[in-house]
Amino acid sequence: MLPVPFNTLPNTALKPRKLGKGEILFRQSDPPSFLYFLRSGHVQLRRHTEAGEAIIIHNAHGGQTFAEASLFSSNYHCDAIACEPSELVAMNKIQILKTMRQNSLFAFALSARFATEMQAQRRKLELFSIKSAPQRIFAAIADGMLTGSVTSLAADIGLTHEATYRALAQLTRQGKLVKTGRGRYELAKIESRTTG
Amino acid sequence: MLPVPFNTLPNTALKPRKLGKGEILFRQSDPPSFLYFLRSGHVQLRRHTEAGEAIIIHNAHGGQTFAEASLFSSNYHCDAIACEPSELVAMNKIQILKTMRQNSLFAFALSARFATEMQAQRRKLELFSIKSAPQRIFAAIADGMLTGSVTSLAADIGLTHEATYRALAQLTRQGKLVKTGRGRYELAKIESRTTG
DNA sequence: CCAGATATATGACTGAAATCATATGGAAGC
DNA sequence: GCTTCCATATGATTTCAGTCATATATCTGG
Repeated sequence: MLPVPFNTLPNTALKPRKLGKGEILFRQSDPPSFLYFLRSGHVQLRRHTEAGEAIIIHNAHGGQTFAEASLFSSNYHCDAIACEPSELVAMNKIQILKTMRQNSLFAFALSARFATEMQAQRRKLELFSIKSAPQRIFAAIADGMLTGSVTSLAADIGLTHEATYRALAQLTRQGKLVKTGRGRYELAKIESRTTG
Repeated sequence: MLPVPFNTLPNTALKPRKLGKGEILFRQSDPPSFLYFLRSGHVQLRRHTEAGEAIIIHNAHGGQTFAEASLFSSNYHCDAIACEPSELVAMNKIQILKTMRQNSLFAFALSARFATEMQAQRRKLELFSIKSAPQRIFAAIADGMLTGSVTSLAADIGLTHEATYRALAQLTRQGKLVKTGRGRYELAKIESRTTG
């Protein structure tokens, strides 16, 4: 199912797509007709410098939407390439704009979605600006980001899994985290101070 | 002047505020009545763990808006504290919501603002996920982020100014950038390959 | 049940950015 | 014009995350 409020769009506005590894979803020069929900896989948004160097704008993963700004723009600002086999839903821009005009609740919910996303991204950006691995991991766990595996957390917060495991061990020794199981850590409720 | 579309709000929706260093703008427990435009200064949004550790959610600087998500929420999710003397404009949440309902152009422009902001943040997040200083700086310059001083760029992209100057020198030696003046660098138009 | 794959965990070593230090060029204020 | 302050720039040292290696635990599929 699509995330709110896209789940209320008529089926005529939606078009499923499948991409193989390396396939191009759209190019910078294409007129932007769709925004996308990525069911599964990995799509990369890229720009290129005049000298031909690729600049990665965004990495979209399963469950995420992307190219939202194309709603309000007459150009895509980047190319979109599937880095893995990917399943998507293309959502028609014109029909979304029409729905926004006709259905103020939809427009409202879309704004809410954008605002919430902005907030989450600001938090994540602040997380990435923490240089120290232990501090970054502590903040990530405080943000409730350790839901799956430690490995996936590590990838999510821009650290190697080795650095992550080490920092988790250190934070546990320091009493800032408690290890509740293999690969499971929680915030310590009461700050304890131990060297280590 | 306020950024689009807040500049179209009636004056009754706006309330200027000044905060001294360390003053609290709002607390997590406060009902969210305003979103804010920060004219100048530095406001930090923070949460606290049960053990009392502060988690920085966002650093707002001059020219930015923050607490947008409060429009759609019944709670602030963090405390807001001025880290420097700051001038703000508090924008009334109720009146903004009312304007959104009554003026679809305003609602549309607000969505557009949010979507653009999301896009910019995703780009910046991708920038921060580049570990190598030279590569990060190259991407930042390709994104047109070197408008002011090198020092402010360095702070903006999460590197020390020393690392930034060194990387700029290296990229220039490699022919990927051209130095157009003291503290001024641009992308080289044609990729040249030199060791260094 | 067994084999292979993946996640967890940690040790050793390396490399790159942070830190600390120093020097110079410009801009701003007196 | 002179002083002060900040940005630019680079050298020396340290620190810490990355990389490479190894071992074990758990999960998955045949």
